[in-house]
Amino acid sequence: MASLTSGNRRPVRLADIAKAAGVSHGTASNVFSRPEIVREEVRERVRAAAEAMGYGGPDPKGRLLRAGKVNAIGVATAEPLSYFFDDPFARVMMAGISQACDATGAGISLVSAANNEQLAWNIQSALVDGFIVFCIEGGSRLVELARERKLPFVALDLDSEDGSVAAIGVDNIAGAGMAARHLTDLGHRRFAVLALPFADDRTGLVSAEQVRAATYAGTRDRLTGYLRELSRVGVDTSKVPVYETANDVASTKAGLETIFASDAPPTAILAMSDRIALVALEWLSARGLNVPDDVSIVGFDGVPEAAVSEPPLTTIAQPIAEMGRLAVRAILESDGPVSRHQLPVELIVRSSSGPPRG
Amino acid sequence: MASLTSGNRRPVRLADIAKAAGVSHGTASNVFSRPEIVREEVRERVRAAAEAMGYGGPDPKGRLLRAGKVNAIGVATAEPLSYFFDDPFARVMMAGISQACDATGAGISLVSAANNEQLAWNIQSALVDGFIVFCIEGGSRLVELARERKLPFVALDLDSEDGSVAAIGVDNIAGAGMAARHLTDLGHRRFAVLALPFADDRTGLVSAEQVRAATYAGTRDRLTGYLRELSRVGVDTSKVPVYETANDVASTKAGLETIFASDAPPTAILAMSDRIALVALEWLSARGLNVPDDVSIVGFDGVPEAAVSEPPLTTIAQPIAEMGRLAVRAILESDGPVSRHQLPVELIVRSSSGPPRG
DNA sequence: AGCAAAATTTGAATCGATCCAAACAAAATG
DNA sequence: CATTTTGTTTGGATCGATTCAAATTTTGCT
Repeated sequence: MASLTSGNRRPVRLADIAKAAGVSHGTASNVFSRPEIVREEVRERVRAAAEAMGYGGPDPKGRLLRAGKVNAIGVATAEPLSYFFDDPFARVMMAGISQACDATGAGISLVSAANNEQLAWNIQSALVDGFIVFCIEGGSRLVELARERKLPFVALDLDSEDGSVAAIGVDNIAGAGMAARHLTDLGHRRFAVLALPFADDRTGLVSAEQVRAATYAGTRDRLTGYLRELSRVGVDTSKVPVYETANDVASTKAGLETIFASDAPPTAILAMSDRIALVALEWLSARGLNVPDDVSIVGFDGVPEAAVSEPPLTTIAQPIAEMGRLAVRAILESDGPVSRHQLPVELIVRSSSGPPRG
Repeated sequence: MASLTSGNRRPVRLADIAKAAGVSHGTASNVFSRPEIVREEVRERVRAAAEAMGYGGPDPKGRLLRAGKVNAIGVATAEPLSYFFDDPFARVMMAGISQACDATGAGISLVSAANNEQLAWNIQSALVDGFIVFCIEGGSRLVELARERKLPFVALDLDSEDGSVAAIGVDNIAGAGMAARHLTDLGHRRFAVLALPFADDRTGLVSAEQVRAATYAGTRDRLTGYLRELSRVGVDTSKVPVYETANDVASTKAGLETIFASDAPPTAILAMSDRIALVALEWLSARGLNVPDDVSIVGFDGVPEAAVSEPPLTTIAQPIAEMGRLAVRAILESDGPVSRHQLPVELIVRSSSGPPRG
């Protein structure tokens, strides 16, 4: 039926319908972008030609080059793409980002990749006006890549010393301090820390040197916050086991095995993420240990899942969605000097923490 | 410091560094895209110039026009952007889409909008190689918009009669039949249906005419599947209340109020989505009705949440992630004739369904 | 050195639009 | 009728790259 113009495999261009309608390409362009300035008769003629030739409207590829602005922001991470839809923290963050994008009519491009080369290429070739970078793991490399694009970008949850990158984060030291303080107030004196990565691709008990050499300043800050508070009440922090996890199930369980192999197991666990804490909750219950009677546990992040776990998790809540919103605004209104926001956190006491037995 | 070349507001182009390095732009281009074919000495000279002038690498905007392919697929919906991260069904679907995109190195662009004009524009100007369209609500308009772009696109979960659009869906009639059959087998004879939208922006009890005039064929098919099975065991289907919800909390609760205001309330509810069923579960429990003893309920979709609800939900599971993967493949390998896939569904019996009391 | 083969480099053409100053036409005004 | 004014249309320039045939330089070989 519609094969009048078919056979010609090449897609129709604006110039084609201009010729068909007997007008200049300038006029043809106007028919689509500012129809009100072209005479009705001509307008209809051009539209009819477009219809007849199966023209799908001005190709944004062409428009883009001229316009310069893509009207989309890229959200990048070193995790696979599904991270955005699976991870609770990421999802709340994305909800905030979505909101801000919706409000301004900007689109979202998800940028990510399994392997490193692909990631570099994806970032280099992403059609976006700026990047929001998720600095969970492989953060430093991501930031480097994003910086090379010379586009505005904001690092999320990064506590980089590098003042030249815009970043939005929370006061990790204060937050961690609040978590520790909550537990010491309850009377705990035997602790263990389940940490986020200090550096890439490593898990296990960490030494003081390794902490000092941490790639991830955020992890180090949380630890600092914990230990500072613990030593305030006289705990020998050199005896507190700090197990570095990869923020996943396997390494967290391994950490718990290690920690509870001790003669004097902790009565309280400081987990640097809710994800870790949630895994710990499950592991402890499977082990027959009661939370909070045998072991108290405090998470970090404040993801929705923490509110409905068994038992509900005491945690340090970050204003995750707000951070997302702020990030979008920082990109879109990227004008002034590099902006570095530090947002407040909040201790949310639920049922995973209580006084130690006896 | 780095202000040697600053002051010049205009971004650096490839041509600029070509001139600075004293080579043609052809050679400059090769330095970035096929470095192996340019003499080392020249290559370094160009790279140095790029570095010095703060060049961020070839702008994808330019490359795109020449290359033609964006290497990204657009996922469109008429809901706000946050839908992709909030809705359980969407999330599982996106996980499937992500997987397939990761495997081929394609990116994902989220296309959506609050209001209709914005949506049209967003679809018209999306930089993508094809669309995956979520036909939840406002589906017909979305499909129309996508079709106008003349790009490959696949409609998800759409049971359109229109054979000209590629679609991936499930056998709604068979699935609904399985749900109804499960309940009739348990002995139920008094039913109510909590339906998805038959048309846009309407909720309430629906009449037979309204069903016949349904915009959404999928909804109609599910109802057909339900009723066909019910009449098979002698239920007077004209007496079965069918309440059209907007697949949200408010309209579902309104539907339940209506249904349970009856003298002879149903002993079994057929819900066209797990989301509806989950809301119903909560409503019934708040009402003091026991599920499944007082009321049985069967959902549709098979979202992860349905497995952990209280009680766990009996449902008709769709291969959601698989549908997402299939959709991506259909876009990327869009060659042959319009493909229409119909995937099988599966009855998953959990604890929300049981024999009626007495 | 002389010549063919191989390795580099060049520069024009192209991708698909938008923009804008100038040209032109039609209508309004003196 | 000449002159503005207003409304349309035109075509060249531009956005920022890639590509490729042709030109040029280098290298290899006798």
